[in-house]
Amino acid sequence: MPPRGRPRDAALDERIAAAVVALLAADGYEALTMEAVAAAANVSKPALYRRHASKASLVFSVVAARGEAMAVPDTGTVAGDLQLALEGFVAFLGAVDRAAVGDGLAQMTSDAEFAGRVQREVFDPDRERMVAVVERAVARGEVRPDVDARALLDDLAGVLVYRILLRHEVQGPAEVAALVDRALVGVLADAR
Amino acid sequence: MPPRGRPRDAALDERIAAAVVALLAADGYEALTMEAVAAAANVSKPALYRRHASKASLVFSVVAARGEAMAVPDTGTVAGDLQLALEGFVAFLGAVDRAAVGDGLAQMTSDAEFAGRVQREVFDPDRERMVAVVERAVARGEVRPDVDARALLDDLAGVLVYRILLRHEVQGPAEVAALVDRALVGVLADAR
DNA sequence: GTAGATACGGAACGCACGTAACGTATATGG
DNA sequence: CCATATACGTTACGTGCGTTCCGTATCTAC
Repeated sequence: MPPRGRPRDAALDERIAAAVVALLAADGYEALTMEAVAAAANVSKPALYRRHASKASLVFSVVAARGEAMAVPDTGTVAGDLQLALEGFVAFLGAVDRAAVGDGLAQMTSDAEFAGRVQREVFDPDRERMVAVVERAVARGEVRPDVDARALLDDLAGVLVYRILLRHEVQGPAEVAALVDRALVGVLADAR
Repeated sequence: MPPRGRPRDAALDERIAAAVVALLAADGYEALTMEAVAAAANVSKPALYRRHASKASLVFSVVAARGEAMAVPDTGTVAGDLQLALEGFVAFLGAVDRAAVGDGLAQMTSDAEFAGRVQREVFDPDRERMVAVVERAVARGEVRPDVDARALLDDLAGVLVYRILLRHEVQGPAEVAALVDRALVGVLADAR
């Protein structure tokens, strides 16, 4: 049963996405107003809000759709893989528009539905990729088989979000390495 | 050299704080508008903004000033102390107004100065109290003396913020215990 | 082909944060 | 006493998010 009524115009979605990307690149999140998006996309505001419930949701949808998947590292050791992946995460958090991310955090905190979308579309897929990395390490006997990979990875991601976004700490390779060390003790097979 | 010009009226600060507390308790952060605060406190908006640069800052200042210091646990073991402290933290994060916290996170993310205030006035003092707890454990030989207590505590706090506020996960005693376990491996003296 | 449902654009609105302009009040320093 | 600096209240404003109303357009179902 196809949906009733007049269907949405897919061309509008494309124009909206293009407008968001262009305006975001030009002047950043602060200067990105919903009216500016509507104007640049030649779209009415109601049409915009029919597709995206909030500014945070609009930007997330567009950016998440264009964002390429994370690179899955394979250095030969869990420590190396985690170091690489987390340095990429740190670089990402450091490069991103803080006003945009701040707005996103606020929305996630107070809007469980939006938070669920972010999880399903970004957090969880990336985490599963890293779960595979950990399981590889288990397979080659480097990591104890009873490891809770998802908990371990959330521990790592969570503290980096906290340190970088909330505490404004710079996390260089050394800090990441120390973090990985703390996380891997008790998980490596040889360390007992 | 006393400050030039007419001094601020301290009575206004008190009335503002009282108004924020009352309105917040009555209808929550969403319903708390700056105009409502000004009206309830019998204060003009400019007077309000002379004291507090933003709504988030206003609420933080008032709440932080009234918030009582955390209870420092002393169960006899680090694991027990951490469990108790973190369960208190979890309860706090679970009980707090999510719209208010979300706004606070956004402000912290994009405003380093505000983030610094929150750190100095809340995060760091509480962390130092827990550092003392860890150092007590070191003193009685329970914890290795080369432990980085602050890093350890930030690891714990960070992941709880991430899980509770951003992932909307319920963290019960079991989850907290598992988290404490992961953090303490490699730190306890007898575990080598 | 007609009815019902939904989309579109245009325009206006409500709301709330944060500022600005103005006159008045209260402090310090000479 | 007078100049200067800051606070206070009133009022009005600018900006931007999100909504609503309305007339028109485009689908499906019967």
